[in-house]
Amino acid sequence: MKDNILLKKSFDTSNFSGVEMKKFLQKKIMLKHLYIEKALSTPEISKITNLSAPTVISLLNELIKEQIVIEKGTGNSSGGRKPNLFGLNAEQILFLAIDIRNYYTLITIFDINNTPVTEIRKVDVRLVNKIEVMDLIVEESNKLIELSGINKKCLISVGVSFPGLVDSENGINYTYFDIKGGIRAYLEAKFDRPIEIENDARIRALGELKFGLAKGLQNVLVIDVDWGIGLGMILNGKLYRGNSGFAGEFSHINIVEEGLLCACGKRGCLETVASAGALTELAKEELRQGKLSLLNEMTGNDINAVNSELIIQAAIDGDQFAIGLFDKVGKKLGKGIASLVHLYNPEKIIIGGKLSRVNDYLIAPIYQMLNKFCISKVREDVVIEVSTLNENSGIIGAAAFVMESIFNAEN
Amino acid sequence: MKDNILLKKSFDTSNFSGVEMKKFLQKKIMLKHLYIEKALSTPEISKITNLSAPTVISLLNELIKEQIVIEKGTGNSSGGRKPNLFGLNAEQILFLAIDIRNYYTLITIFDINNTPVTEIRKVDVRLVNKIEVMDLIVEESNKLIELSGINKKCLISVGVSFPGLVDSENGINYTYFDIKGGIRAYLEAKFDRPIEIENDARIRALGELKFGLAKGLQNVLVIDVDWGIGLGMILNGKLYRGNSGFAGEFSHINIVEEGLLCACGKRGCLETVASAGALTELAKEELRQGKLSLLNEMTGNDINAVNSELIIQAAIDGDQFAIGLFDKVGKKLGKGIASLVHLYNPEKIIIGGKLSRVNDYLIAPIYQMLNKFCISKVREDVVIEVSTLNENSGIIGAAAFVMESIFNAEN
DNA sequence: AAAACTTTGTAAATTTTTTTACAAAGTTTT
DNA sequence: AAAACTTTGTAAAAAAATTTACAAAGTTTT
Repeated sequence: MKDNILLKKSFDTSNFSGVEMKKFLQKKIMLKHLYIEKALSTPEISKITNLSAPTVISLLNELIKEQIVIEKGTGNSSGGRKPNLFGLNAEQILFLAIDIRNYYTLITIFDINNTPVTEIRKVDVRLVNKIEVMDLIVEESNKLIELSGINKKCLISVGVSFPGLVDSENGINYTYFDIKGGIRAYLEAKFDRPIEIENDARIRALGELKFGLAKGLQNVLVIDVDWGIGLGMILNGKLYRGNSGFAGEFSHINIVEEGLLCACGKRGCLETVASAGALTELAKEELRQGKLSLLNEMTGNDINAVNSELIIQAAIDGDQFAIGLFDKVGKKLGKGIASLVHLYNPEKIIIGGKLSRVNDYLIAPIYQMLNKFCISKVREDVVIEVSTLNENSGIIGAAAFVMESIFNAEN
Repeated sequence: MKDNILLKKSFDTSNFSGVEMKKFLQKKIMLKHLYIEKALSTPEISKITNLSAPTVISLLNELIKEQIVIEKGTGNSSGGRKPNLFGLNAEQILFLAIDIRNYYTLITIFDINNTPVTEIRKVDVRLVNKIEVMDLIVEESNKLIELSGINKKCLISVGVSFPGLVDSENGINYTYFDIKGGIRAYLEAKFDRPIEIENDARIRALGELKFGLAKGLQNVLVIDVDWGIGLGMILNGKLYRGNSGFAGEFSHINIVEEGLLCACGKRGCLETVASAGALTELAKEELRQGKLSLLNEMTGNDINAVNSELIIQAAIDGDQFAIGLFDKVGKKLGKGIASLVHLYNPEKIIIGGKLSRVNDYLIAPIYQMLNKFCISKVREDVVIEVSTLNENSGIIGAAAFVMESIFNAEN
């Protein structure tokens, strides 16, 4: 597997001759399309690449000899001989995907078709800013690799998703594990593999783009409403990172003049009025004022036991008080989203995260605010949907991210 | 000039053979780089295109025969024979650029190097939503073409910049001239040429990207503070339009809860507190309250005669009252910009438009607000500068836009 | 079910492109 | 100022890619 054309770091093109470079680039393009389309026929590749059928076949034969491409049976024809299909050799090219979340971490191994080839390992570890946490995750990853029985040489890259201000290009997470040389270099040494790191909100946006409700779309905002509010952006069909990879800090834009103190140190951030934390605080406050709710029964009248999980459950069970809370939080969020709609003119906004589980109770007030605050022409352009990707969106996205970085590499 | 390779609309590639298509694409890439770099040597083109020197020379000779490329003398060498340089044949490829503004319209003809080949014609026409306005502009454009004495066949396209909700792709301005079939089709019939239309804020952003302070940068916001607040965005090195070309409606995001009524029909838009209009209203209000200012002398104590031009002049002349007004308006604007910095993580923000003429009096309060409301890591990433492009940024941008649409065309 | 039409696959001929080799035109070093 | 080195430009040889022609394998029509 060494000298695998997909391994950009170990693949040196600097002393390639003209023809070699040309072939290399042609193969890269072919592999990219084989990745996207899963299986393609010779004539299809010929059309995509503007190469003649004999050239395509000779390149494919080389890739088959290199064990990167395999035959995938025959496809359908609209009146003529059925074509042979070719695709990537899934078993030979594997990725480790790690999704580090606040209260647990998910680890699994994907093949090149983004199909998991092992169980999804859940590690119960609280995310705190200590390198020991990362060491534990590496250890658990290695255990998974051992258990899986895969050929280690086939594992060609690792993708990591975590919260924080992540500079993906330079491999630094400024919020967690901000060690000298950057966390990516640290992990590359530990795993002896190229590593790709990215912020969790952007990873989820990429997951939606590749496998979720944003598939095939160009301009989509993916908003994750949990303890914070994450924003991942697909603009012009590509993930948007900003200059240093800090774009999408929707959670900390100022919404309330001289408002509550936020975890970030500033006052009146959106997060203080429209997140799981804000929802819980609002619930406690109103319950203390004597409002009636299913929550009273659920907690045995212990107001301090109220948490976002319980509020979500109460709303789903039809509790008017809980639904009212979502209305209030949704309206605050909706006002913020109205600004996003004006700035980005997106075709779709996907809402994910814990709070989105109540579905329409959150979406309806958002729509109300869009109607109130948006220019109608721009408002009419956008659809709001609740993410259909489940808990695993993070690791799916992390794997997609590794693939992206391999197939979109200029090199 | 018919069948000019650059004329995407009249150039039909549908029945090209494999080689013809290949050559066509290779030529397009070469022309694109010749446009960007102005002049290139054979070895340089060879490196860029991954084609061998003999191939490059043979393609260049074909383009020279087609009168699209010309020799441009010899370049320098770092120790060896001096290369022949090649470039686009500027005289043969001309564009009409039209910048429609609220109180006047600018028209000129550019060559392919974005150098004007005629005077810049100023037409005093107030922009109102009547097609007669556009007819007048077309008439004036034709006069300019006649007077210039250029070969009409060399004029291959027209670029139009105007305010409004512009869907560039479909050729519609929903705010002005929203006639059946779209204003682009209307103009294409009138001029008998392919037309490109775009919103003025985005045109200016493109102007900054190609010829201004955003040159070579990837993520830049261009904010124009005039009667409204225009926002043009360069994201990932490309102009961002949004789904239907409505992105950048910064002017109408809600800033003040139940604030003043805006021209758009909504309340509390940014425009109502941070624009030339807001500045003037604020000045009048405070003067009525008896505040002292140079403006009293300038207007002979006629408060109703106060306008933004006078306030700008007073500030430049050192009037503390006027400077104070810019501080207030700048802070409102700065708070809005702080949100943009969080969302986009840009490397530069360029402020243009009338109000930017006071330079630091507007920029300083913006910086203050960024320091107050931004996460420091994101704040440190961004520089705010005042545009150096003069009044002509609109037509320069319009010409650049036409070039962009030609050289970035997939076709 | 045979005939007519489509599409894919492949070998040979043709064309295009690259490579090689070397001459031409400079620059730098000694 | 000559020698040594670099880079560009070009013709001929070699290699690669496309085109052409046709066989193979289907589908649709009659």
